[in-house]
Amino acid sequence: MVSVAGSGTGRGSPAVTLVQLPSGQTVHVQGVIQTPQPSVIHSPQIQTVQVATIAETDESAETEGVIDSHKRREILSRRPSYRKILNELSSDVPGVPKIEEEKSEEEGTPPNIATMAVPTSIYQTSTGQYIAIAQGGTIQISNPGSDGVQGLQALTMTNSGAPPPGATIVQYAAQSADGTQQFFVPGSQVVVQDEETELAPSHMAAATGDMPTYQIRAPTTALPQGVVMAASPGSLHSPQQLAEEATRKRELRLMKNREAAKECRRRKKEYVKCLESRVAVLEVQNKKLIEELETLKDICSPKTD
DNA sequence: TGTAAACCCCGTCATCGCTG
DNA sequence: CAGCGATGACGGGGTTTACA
Repeated sequence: MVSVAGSGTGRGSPAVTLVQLPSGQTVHVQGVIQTPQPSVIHSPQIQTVQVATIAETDESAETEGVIDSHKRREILSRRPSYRKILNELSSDVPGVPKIEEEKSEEEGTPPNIATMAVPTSIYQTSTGQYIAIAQGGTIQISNPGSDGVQGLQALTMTNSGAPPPGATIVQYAAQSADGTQQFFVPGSQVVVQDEETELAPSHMAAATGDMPTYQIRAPTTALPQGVVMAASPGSLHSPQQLAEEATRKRELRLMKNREAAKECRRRKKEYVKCLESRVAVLEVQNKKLIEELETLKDICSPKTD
């Protein structure tokens, strides 16, 4: 349950109350009486509206398949997004934090990367390390297991400008035959994970602890297994190339959706946390209002003993 | 200690809604 | 209207927990 500590209630001035949530989280509650607030629990009415709108606009919805689709939609119709709900909440209540439209670097993302320049791409290697490629070609490699900036390495590529036509595009890391990890970056270069740290070239940041080191090389021979390289659209002719392009697009879409799902779940957790905090706050408010009501009752109708 | 249930996390698919 | 991001749903795999 929720425990309340340090509640110094004074009439007229808003008192700060610490609310201890079941999860151990502490919430600061300021003031008892606030303006009426919308319920944090959204009824499923919105879903009905959505379905009705769809049914109205679709005039050719007579076939069974479409009807089935509508039924399914009715079942699966979704609530408004967490971000919208939370932002609506936060616009009404100053205490509720907003989920930012762009990156909110609170949790879920690699902590090491969050402190650096905003990367344009973040990739995760098969060993769980993160590689962020920022604007201007800076490569940041971080180990999620290490904390702080200890696990962070920054690399700067010398010729990291716009890739030439038909150049390679980063797809994902892969394990090469010799056990090292390779990472392809724009400009037909390869970031290769060394097995021995002493082999790190001078243009790389020094490896710390047991962090692996990486080299930027020109791609040598054949691509490692599993790496799909992008070709310029104009060079696609054969069905095999078309198939490869389709596969590449699919891999890219899956990768993006994977990241989107992670981010979505992070936001959902944040949203649930926010709702829990709000419940705790409202419970405290409710309790205080009841107490206040009892006090007023006592004042207005004193007992005659 | 084995096992089933509950729970959590993740990847993928389908779909919606927005935007250029 | 195509492309893309967001998100609900689903299923698989790992972990935890209660119980015989």
